[in-house]
Amino acid sequence: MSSRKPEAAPHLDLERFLPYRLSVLTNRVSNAIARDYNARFGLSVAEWRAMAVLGRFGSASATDICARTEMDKVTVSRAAKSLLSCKLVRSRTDPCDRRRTIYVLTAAGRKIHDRIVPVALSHETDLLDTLTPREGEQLSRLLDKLLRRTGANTG
Amino acid sequence: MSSRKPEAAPHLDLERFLPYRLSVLTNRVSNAIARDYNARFGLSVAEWRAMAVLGRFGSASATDICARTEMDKVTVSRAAKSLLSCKLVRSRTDPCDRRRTIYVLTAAGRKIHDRIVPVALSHETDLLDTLTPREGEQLSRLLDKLLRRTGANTG
DNA sequence: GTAGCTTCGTTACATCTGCAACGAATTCGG
DNA sequence: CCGAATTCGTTGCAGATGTAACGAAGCTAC
Repeated sequence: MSSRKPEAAPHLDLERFLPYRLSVLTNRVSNAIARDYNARFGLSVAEWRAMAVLGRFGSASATDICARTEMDKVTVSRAAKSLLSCKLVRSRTDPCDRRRTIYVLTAAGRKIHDRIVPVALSHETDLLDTLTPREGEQLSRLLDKLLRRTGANTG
Repeated sequence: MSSRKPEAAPHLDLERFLPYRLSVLTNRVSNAIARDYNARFGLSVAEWRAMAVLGRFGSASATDICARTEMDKVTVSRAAKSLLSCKLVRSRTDPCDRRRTIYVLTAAGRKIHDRIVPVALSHETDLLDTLTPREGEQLSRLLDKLLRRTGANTG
């Protein structure tokens, strides 16, 4: 009998394929959230993420926001531009390093921020409501593990 | 003492936020895979997904491919166009319903398909190698549960 | 049969996204 | 100090993606 096993039964069921399912799930969740933020606050996800960082840390440079959000610097730059034009954030040049721009929420920005946070959390809750508490913890743990592994990029 | 609890400590830690982590993980995985397919085979993920459906089911209309891949009909249309121009698929009008176009892999398409499948599976394996077998099953189960819940869209 | 609605797939347009190149500012080496 | 290399953030360009509008074909109901 041949000892040569065929390299692979060249068969792949998309519906069972993990990266595919991950992608579909994320698209559904992200789109739903993006539409909601946009409809309620006129914000993109990138803009909201930048605001979340500022809400959390008070102030941050564009580079800081990149690091905290894993967004591209171009994306951050454009989000910041848009937030400035809505007057939700204010910026000043970092006196210590004049290449840097430091962003802060304006009062209006803080207000919007505080209104979005519960909305964001409710989206998370929607997701978790599908699962038992135990499953929710599992999901969180698995995500952390996979994120740690996929490191900065490439996976 | 006030019995009025503030509606929410308006605080959100992006790094712990589930939809965010999901999004980051999926972007990493999808980008890595997209680059790989593109570098090795010159294919986009959309093109590959369409080929996967054809590889699995033999033939399919654009609408079928939409349903099987959850991709927009525009995306499918463009992927098909590109695959036609590479001669990886062939098309004919469905004689039973002349609005429909039926696609099939060409011999060349089948060959590429059979070469990609193991590559795709190895990406899945990379992901699973981070986890114990038990965790892999948990992940799969959680994804299914969440996908079922998020239904067609909106989450 | 034919008017009217629906479905299939394409194209036009707008948006988002990332890479590459750039000017400005800083840091490093001598 | 002064030139080279690096970092910060912007802009230009190309690719991907979705919505809206469309022509073509089919189906429904009279």
